[in-house]
Amino acid sequence: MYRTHHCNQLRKADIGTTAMLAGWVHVRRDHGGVIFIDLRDREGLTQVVFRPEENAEVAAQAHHLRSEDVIEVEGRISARLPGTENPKLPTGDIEILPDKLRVLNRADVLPFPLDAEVSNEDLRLSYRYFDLRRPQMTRNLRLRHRVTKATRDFLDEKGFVEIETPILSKSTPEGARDFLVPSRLIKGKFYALPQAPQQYKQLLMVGGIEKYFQIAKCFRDEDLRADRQPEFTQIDIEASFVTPDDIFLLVEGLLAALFRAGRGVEVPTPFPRLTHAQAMDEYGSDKPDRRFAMHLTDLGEIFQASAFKMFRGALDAGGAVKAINAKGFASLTIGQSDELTAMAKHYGAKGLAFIKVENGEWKSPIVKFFSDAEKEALRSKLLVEEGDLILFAADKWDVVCEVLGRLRTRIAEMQKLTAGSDQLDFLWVTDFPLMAFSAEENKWNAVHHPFTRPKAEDIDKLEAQNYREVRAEAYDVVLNGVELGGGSIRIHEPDLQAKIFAALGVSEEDQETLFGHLLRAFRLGAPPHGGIALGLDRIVMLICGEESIREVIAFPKNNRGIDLMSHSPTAVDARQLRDLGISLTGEKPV
RNA sequence: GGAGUCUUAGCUCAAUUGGUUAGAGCGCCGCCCUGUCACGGCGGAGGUUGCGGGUUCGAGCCCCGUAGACUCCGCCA
Repeated sequence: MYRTHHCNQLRKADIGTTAMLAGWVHVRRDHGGVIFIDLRDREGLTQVVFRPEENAEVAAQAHHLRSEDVIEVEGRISARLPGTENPKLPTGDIEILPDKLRVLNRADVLPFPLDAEVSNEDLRLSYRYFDLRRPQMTRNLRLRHRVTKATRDFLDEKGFVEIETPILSKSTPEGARDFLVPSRLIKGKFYALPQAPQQYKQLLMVGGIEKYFQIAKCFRDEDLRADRQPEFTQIDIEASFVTPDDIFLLVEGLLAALFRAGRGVEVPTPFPRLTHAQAMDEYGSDKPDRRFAMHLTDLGEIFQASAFKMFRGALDAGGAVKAINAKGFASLTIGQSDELTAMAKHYGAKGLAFIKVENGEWKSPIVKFFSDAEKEALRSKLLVEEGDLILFAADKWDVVCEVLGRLRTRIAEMQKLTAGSDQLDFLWVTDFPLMAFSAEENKWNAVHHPFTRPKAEDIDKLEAQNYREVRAEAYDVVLNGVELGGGSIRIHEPDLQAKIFAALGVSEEDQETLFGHLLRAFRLGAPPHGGIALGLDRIVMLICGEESIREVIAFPKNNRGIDLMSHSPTAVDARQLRDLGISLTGEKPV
């Protein structure tokens, strides 16, 4: 036995009893005579006092303790001397006076301090096992556990069954780049790690499971971001005989339960809904952050017959003129202005027209082209006031929305509009387009995935090959401008599925080799079904108030997919490659 | 693949316009210290300023290249 109590347990009532504690030396205060140690375990701190007159031998031993040594102490729980109680600690009324001290493990000089902010993430990841001792990391991981458990409890309660699906699965060309795993038994062939358990969960529906979920590890071999790791965890859900409303209700309840468990807040439900078209039109984003307004305002009516060629021309060509009003941002710096202009051009605008409202004056190179009526219309429509910055875009509708949407979020960052906010703005974005044309590949691709069901009222447009107009029974759930997850109602009819594959340019031969099992399953009594996948890492990140999912993953990889602690990936033994029938081309590993 | 920011002691940072021997706090080592809780006091060690080149009488600072980290774009059905 190492301990009888943890380090956040002993109180006044325990005075006079004996206890054993074990943990890490958090801080030592060695007065030459008396020595104080704050002993830490995951629950808290308890002060340990070594006094030479009580036990000279143990006190002598204690002089050699250093930060982060792991020790075990046994002794009497004593009241602190009157006036030396520490009200900052729950255990601040007592201390332990050990008559036994056992050093379980000594710590070398620490690579970095645990009680201070360390900005060198590289270093933290190299010593991740050490970094995890920081209270914030411990809190994040324990909170992640609460959220995961709440997921299981909630879905279990709703009758969902957790089922594991294969990690060694099959590569499909659609979607993200696969991680491949060579097969030894069948040389020259490869498994793929799942990008998502998509096909398996649909096949479970054909298998009559009706309500499935999984805390599923997913793998995508794409470039990393603050909120993207090559392996990540999804709360994967699928159900039979459901409509989108059934999924919305379930997920709203689930997310409310998770935020209750993780953050102790009540999330109002149901969540507001926006169609994809509305979201793009009003916010220029399919995952709008609505904690600030700055709506994209359509100015088509105002400039229909304008003398200003840039606006008039865009409208005559069937495009749009829109603007956002960045309230109080007329005072932006030259640098910020340059950045916004560069951004606008990067997303396809020819330039960035603006009006600064300063000292009652509209400062702008374009305002001289506006009639008085146009100015008045602008003022009332955009609620223009002193100090505002109005930014315009005139182009094709989708370019205008994209440009202003990007500017909108960047300006909000510059103005720190959401800094320190604890607001939780959940919403559904529905009616995504089913397909998007890829100019690069000169073909239509699935926006969500190829199993997504077109909306019934758009089937005729599908038949007419008017793909641009076809909307999907697909939906995303968004929180504060972050996509938490997305899903859809699936296709369960083999002929419709074949039609979609054809539209996506999947040959009949490929349909058979890649998806034959699914198409056959759809001929053996497949129930209508649909589901969703939620990014667990992102949910936990937002609950924790972190800005990177690396802060809520025990052993994450860095920007280049390297585990700095274990140094994976690594080269492998020539013999391992031979067993797999693999030979490397000339490129030397770094 | 591209863009931006950054890289000075173990950690967090400083170093005026390009100018003496690159500093501070924390940590580390030694000595002292019996009621602290960021304990305190005295002393000490610790630097190829990421690396390579260039400009200059002189470079941590300017220029070029390169490596790495992070953020973003592309990519992520």
